[in-house]
Amino acid sequence: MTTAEPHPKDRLLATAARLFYAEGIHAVGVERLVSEAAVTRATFYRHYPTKDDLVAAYLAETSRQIRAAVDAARAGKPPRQGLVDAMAVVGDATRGEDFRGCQFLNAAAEFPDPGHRVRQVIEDHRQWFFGVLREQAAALGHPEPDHAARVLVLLRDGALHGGELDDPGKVRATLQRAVDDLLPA
Amino acid sequence: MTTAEPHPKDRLLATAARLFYAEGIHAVGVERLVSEAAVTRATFYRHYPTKDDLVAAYLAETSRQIRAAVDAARAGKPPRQGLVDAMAVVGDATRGEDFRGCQFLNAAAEFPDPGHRVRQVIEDHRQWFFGVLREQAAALGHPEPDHAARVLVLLRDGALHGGELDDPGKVRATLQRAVDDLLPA
DNA sequence: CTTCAGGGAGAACGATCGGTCTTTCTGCGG
DNA sequence: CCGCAGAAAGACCGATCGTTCTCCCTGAAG
Repeated sequence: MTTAEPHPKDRLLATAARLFYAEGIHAVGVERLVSEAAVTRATFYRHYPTKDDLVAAYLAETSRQIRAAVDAARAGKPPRQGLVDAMAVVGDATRGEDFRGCQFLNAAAEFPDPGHRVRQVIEDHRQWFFGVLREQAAALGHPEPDHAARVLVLLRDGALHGGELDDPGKVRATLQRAVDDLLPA
Repeated sequence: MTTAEPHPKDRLLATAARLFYAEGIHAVGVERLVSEAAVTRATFYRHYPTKDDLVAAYLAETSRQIRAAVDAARAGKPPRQGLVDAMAVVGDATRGEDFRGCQFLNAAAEFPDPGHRVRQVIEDHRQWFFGVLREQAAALGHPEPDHAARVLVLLRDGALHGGELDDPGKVRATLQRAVDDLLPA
């Protein structure tokens, strides 16, 4: 399947996102990437010096999209609704046909070294999301925004994995209710 | 490092558990396994027809140990304390020096096919744990034991991943408090 | 004493890994 | 029209993948 992206670099990134997420990062070789992206090996290594660079780019792009979705979900809303809707973005992610858990948690499982570049992208994304939750919790007057944000992160991580391994519909409902119960009316 | 286990099969299993968990399953080759277990390739394949069989055995053994720990933690206790202590087993798991998240979630990230034998071991373990939580919740008179158990599973999954990627101490405290708040006094 | 299973040692299999290379072609700015 | 960057095509590198094989040795059962 040749992705519709015009530029080879974008085709590579789109193909990498699809294959890495669907099959795992170590499980997808360079040959698969270049053949499905309709790109040659030379072109691959011209844009991404190593495979790990492509992995980092894949996660960075994923983070960018999620930040946009979450920011759009909470923009211009009262704090409580903004937080609920931001968490709903997480729940909605489990709806997709090809949902296979959290890209960042899956990647972390394959990159054990905490100092690896890929892990830093993961760390960045998690800190950003935690910051969003704490900010929303503080804005709605939660007495302990830090604690609330940490619980919400636990629920997020759990929902994204349970959404793959358990019944996604139930996980979504459970997440929504847990978030609602956690916040003061 | 040659494991102390006497029988080759046990040495292989112990070595596999250590390496698979620490470095990821696809990242550890048969050569590493046999050399660190001080076993030959022939012996490897005599006991485990394929590498996937060893992976399944590793997760099955891990499940066995966790079941023993959780059952011990809740045995002969009043329902609420039993549930809290069962969940504390999860939190305590994050204490280890070499803690690297949940063996089952990590493995699921590397085995995308839901029909794979490895995924069935994972599914079994998750269903068992959910059953334990629901049973405890029902015993302590929770009005909706199913919902409570599902929330607890979310917290479990989140804690096991946050315990690796975030501050383990804070994750532990957050988990403990979230569990306490979830249950009726 | 004989038998034979189980383990040790290591060569070898085809396939694939991540990565480098040369050559040819195409399209666009000067 | 020229020049040149970027992409296509594909051979090629050493290393490692999971797996199979032969050969020899030991130790316990009959």
